[in-house]
Amino acid sequence: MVNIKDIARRVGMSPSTVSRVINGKNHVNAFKRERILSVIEETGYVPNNAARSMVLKRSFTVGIVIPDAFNMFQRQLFSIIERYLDSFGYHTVFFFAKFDGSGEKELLARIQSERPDGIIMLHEIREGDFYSCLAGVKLPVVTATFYRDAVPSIHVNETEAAFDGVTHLINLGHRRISVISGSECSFGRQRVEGFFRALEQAGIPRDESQVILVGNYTAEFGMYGMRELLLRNGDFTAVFAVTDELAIGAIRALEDAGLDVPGDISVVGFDDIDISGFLMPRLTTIRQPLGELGEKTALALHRAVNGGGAAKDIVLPHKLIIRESTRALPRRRR
Amino acid sequence: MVNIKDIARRVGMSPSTVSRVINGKNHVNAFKRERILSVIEETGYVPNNAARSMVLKRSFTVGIVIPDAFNMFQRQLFSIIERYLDSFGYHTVFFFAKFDGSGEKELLARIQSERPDGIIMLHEIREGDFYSCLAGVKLPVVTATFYRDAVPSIHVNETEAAFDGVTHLINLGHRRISVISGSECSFGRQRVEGFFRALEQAGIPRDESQVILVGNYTAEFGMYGMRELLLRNGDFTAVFAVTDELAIGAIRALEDAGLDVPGDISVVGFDDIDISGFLMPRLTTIRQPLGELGEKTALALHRAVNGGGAAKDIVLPHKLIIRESTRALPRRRR
DNA sequence: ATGAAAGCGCTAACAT
DNA sequence: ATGTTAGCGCTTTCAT
Repeated sequence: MVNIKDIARRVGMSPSTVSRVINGKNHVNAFKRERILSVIEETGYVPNNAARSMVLKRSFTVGIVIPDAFNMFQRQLFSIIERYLDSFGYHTVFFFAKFDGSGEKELLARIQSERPDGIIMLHEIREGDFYSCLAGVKLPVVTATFYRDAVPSIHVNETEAAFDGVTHLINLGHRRISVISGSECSFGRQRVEGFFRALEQAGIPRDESQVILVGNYTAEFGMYGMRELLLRNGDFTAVFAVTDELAIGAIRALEDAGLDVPGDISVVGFDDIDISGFLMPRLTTIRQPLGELGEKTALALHRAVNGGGAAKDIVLPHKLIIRESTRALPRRRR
Repeated sequence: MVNIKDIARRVGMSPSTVSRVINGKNHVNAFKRERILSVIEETGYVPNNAARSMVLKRSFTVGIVIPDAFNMFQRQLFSIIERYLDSFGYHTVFFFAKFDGSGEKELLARIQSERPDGIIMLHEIREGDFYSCLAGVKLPVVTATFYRDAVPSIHVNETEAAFDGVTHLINLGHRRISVISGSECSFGRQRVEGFFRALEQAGIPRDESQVILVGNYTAEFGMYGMRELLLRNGDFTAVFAVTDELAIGAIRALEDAGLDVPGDISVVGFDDIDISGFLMPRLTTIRQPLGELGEKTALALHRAVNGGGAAKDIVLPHKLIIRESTRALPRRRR
């Protein structure tokens, strides 16, 4: 591949001069600049990022840590983040983290050897070691979709959001409400917390048998969770599935059991993934402000990379989207 | 950050020796090796990839070209590809391509400046320039999910797969069948082609008014497509949606119009994305062999990078998955 | 305004 | 078995 020396030789100037025009520096004869530009064009020269980043000590790359089994919401989110990052001149490289939390050591090594300018965490890693190690090598970190002490975090108030979803159910007359969640991520725990707060506020007694914790947040596990709930024979009239995908699976299990949603059981999800509004029934859910989440995250990282401002916790507004999967409970069933 | 010289100094040896143990070379005293390893461990030294790739002229990175608005099937696929690539020692970096095909020039520049060892195309780019440019810089390319002349391609036979899906409908007694597809990608065109072949084989006359081409392959556009079809008032009894997401939207529009699936209209999708088996109704669809597709793709790239074998076209078997969204047409409606 | 030279962190001959 | 040296492609002083 053609390099900067080749260009220099072809135009009969020094590499420094070529470098200057590539980087848009001043102090170079307009005439020569034109000449260099045209040779670059005709040879198809493209700077070697590895070489450049070595001297600059900047890679213009940001790493995104994301679970290997990322869900649709995360998928949508990172597309948006990528777009903003791109507009700031960064490339994006993925660092997949095992959902079960193993392999953190390797993850850390991979990150360090790649030397991104910053890290966006879309996957929660609990070990404080992870963050302190990153801090130790002066790698700015931003977390999105969850809160982490001492680093900029962009997220909704999960607990309040869940509270709103469950309160909607309560306002509809439901009193016997179940919840299906995963246990792995803190958003799951926080949403369950919000669930309990809503019950409490309504004076509904806490009943641990109404919470089902499953292995992950997919439709498949939503189905398993609901089957389990059905087996327990608890006579709930509504379910809060902590994720839209969980909700999809839960509805499936309900209908398999001959129960209609929302006729017999109301279901509310969380995230408002892009197909939620097209499902049968259309899902009532809590929307996270995807666009804003992505924008703020990319911006926070950009600032952090440029030594900018204080690490701030940014809480974005959620929104309850009422669609067809929830319905007022008839008086006689209350 | 600590570098190889630091390590060398601390153990009182030369950088070469340190380099040798890092790279697992022989010809180094077992005793010294231990010493070096322990210092590496305690300092948390991690090699700098940029520096290493500069001298090795290998980045141990593979680029994945994927549409910025990638669908669920592509999302699932690349997770699998990434896993295999990782096991071969590669990192994965994304190169998002605009769905509308703009910005190819920039894409090419980004790829070249990043200098991956190879490229996997999950997004079809039509311009021959793109491939010849990559070939010009000796960058191995593999395409997955679509065929491209002269490069290894791993994909199903889209036309035959679509043929099978539509034939299933025909075997169920349907004669008036519509198709919803996007026009952008060749898989869309090929699936429509398979649709027509199935009709032809069954002696059903070709009717162009039964094909709807929409802007992309999402549920949203599937809904629009179906509305359009309904407006035309064609009295079809079955629909082939060229993508599961398109099918989701189509079913939505059908039900909104008071039509039941599969009671009134049968629907078959394509891809078998992970939620298809949980939807209401569970989707009849054509499954692409995701795991094999991912494995073969990663392997083909790995081989191509290592100067290996002939560029081959690999066609993988698809499979018709019959679920609930299709049903035999009652005799009286034929 | 331009060029020469040093150096980023690493590996691979080439010596020894 | 180990150290010395050169060099990967680039940017940036420092001269001029």
